[in-house]
Amino acid sequence: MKPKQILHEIDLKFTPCRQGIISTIAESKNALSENEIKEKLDEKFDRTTFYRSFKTLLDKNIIHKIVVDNQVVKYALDNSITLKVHHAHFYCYQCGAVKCMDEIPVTSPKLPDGFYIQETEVIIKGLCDKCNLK
Amino acid sequence: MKPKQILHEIDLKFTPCRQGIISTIAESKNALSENEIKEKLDEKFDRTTFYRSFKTLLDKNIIHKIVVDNQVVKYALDNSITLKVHHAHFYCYQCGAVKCMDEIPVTSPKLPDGFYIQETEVIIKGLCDKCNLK
DNA sequence: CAACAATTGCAACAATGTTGCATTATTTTT
DNA sequence: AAAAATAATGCAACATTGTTGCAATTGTTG
Repeated sequence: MKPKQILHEIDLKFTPCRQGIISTIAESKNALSENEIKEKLDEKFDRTTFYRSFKTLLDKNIIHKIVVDNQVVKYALDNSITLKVHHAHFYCYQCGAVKCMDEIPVTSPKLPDGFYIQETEVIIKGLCDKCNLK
Repeated sequence: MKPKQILHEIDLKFTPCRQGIISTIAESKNALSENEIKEKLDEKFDRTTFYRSFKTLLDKNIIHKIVVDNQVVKYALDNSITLKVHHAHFYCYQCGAVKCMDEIPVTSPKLPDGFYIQETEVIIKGLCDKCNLK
């Protein structure tokens, strides 16, 4: 689905920043940071605009946010898989790439009585295929 | 083991900030943030001092750091369990508590060929027993 | 207790998160 | 097709965490 359609369906205005974010992320294999997206866009946007665009798209479940440790914040498109089941994320220590591991479903373990689980997040850290084989 | 012994064993000076961090964390059931620790200490320390103390203690594997999303950074003591196997962390959306789930061992899933796994992090989010039963 | 090495506090700066407000752009209505 | 309604943008400002350099201070050892 194209950015314009996506935005229309969820009652959001079709603005250049949103459009840029969606199409940049859609084209990328890995999750991207604000700066990585910024670099790939021709048009310049204020930091606040990015911030609010991300927030809106997150709220509407168009994208999801992955935070590794802190200071590493990346965004990826949601899709039928990521919406249905939680999935793991991989973080490469060397190149900093963050990849959604759609093929790895995440199941929540049993917790002690009384705990209510809403979400389970799995972040696998190490070396990605490219960095590992160098 | 007492803070002084711990610090001695790893060739660190016995300073009030390190001592305070270790004993505050040791007394707490949950992982604590810098501010939570700060509040519980009588003596005041500069932010930089906390920062460097945490760093040193992290390096020496006395404590470990848990980051939930961002902006939520907590510290917990390492112990024989946490050092041997990775363990899951629980984050309560309501009270913000972070708890080490020592009883839940974390195993890394199989990744595609070429990926090298160094660490697997599991964060379970929801309501803790106290908040859930209210 | 003197001497050395390590730690501390301060100043300064970077990155991300966050809000209010006036301006501008998109969408809807006439 | 232009005006009105609605929402997004850019800017300024500030909070929090992370980070480094440097001079002053403290802990440790002989």
